[in-house]
Amino acid sequence: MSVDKIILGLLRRPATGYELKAAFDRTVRHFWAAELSQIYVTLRRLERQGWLKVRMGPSLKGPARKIYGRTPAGRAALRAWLASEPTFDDERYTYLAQVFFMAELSDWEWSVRFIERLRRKRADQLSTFRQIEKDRFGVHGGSTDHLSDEAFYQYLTLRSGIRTMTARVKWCDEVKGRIEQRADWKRRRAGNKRKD
Amino acid sequence: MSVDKIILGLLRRPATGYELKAAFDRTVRHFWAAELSQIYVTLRRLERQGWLKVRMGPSLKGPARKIYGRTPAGRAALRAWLASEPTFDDERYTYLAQVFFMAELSDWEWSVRFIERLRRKRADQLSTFRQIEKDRFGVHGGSTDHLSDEAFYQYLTLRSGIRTMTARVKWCDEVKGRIEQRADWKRRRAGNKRKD
DNA sequence: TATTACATGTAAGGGGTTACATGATTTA
DNA sequence: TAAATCATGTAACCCCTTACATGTAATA
Repeated sequence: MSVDKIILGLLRRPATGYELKAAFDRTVRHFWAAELSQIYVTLRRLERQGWLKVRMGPSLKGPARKIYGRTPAGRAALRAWLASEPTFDDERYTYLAQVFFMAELSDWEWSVRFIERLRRKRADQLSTFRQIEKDRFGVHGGSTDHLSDEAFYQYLTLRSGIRTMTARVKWCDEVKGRIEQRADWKRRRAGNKRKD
Repeated sequence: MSVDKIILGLLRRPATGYELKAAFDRTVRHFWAAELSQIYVTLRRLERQGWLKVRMGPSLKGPARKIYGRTPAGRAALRAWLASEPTFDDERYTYLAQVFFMAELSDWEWSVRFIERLRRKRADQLSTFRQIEKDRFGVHGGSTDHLSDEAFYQYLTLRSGIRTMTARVKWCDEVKGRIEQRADWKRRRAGNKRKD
């Protein structure tokens, strides 16, 4: 259960569930999303399991805050996970399934528009990543000497996002070209046939 | 529910659940996996829903085969989905979470070994994809004129796999370089401090 | 005055996996 | 004789999302 380990990882300093949600969105969201409800449920489970301990704290508005911190057992579990083999999840891409069966529509114009929307989305995500690279990590030329070890590893995962997103944008360009070329070719062939 | 649409898409010609499992593994697995148990449950649901119809068929070994085919309503549902906006799922990568928190171990050697294993896995997947490009699609130089429209779109999704996998292998190389460089730099700095 | 931010939770349900049950035929 | 292939299914469970419930304080 990776969400367990991510929560343990984020709790290098104690925090509340609410704060953890913000941390998810600020830091790991590009490869792992979590909803508040899931975070609260997981925190209680990890506490019962002995990986987290709670202490109550006051809040300015709303109910009392439950501040969670790692226990030694929690830290050990995190370290064991980090020292274990890299884990691969199987990936699911709905839009690729749509492309896969797109011949069913026999509509080249729609295919092109579909890819254009895909490209717009991916290009947006890419520019968000590039912005984070500058703003949060202050990396422009490529040097990472100014980063702490923590920030260094975090930056590496952002580089993954940047590289795969770049590949996806290029894929959209390749695919758009291929579809347009094929549509053209089909149209010309249809025209020739009419002349025969 | 994308698995519904993928099953509808694969059922251009009627097939049994067992055959569909093989089709998943042969064709869409690189972006969508499904287990037999899930396929059987889904087929029954789609039938009750009126998107599929069944007829029984004999089998050489084992129980009678249930051969599923699309109804007009099923075909319409598939086409409506293909004509709708591209759908994006949020992605989860456990191994990136491991990298993200890797500083916790302060062990540069392990980090390098971790990335090497990642790279091996990704390089394997990439070469599998390249093999399929040659074997199933017969694409060597890049031309796709010999493919049917169906095969053409299927090929495009494989191109996505090839491009993102290539990006991931390159990311591994970048990361390995960065880690080694940083480890070196830290070691030298530690050495200098001892001399001071 | 309405919305947003803070703060914690429960409940229902969707989508998926793993394990189990059954059983015939072919192949090693 | 054991394992793989063909063939269909059920049940338990896991992970996660959406919707709901509750309530205060600051802000627009």
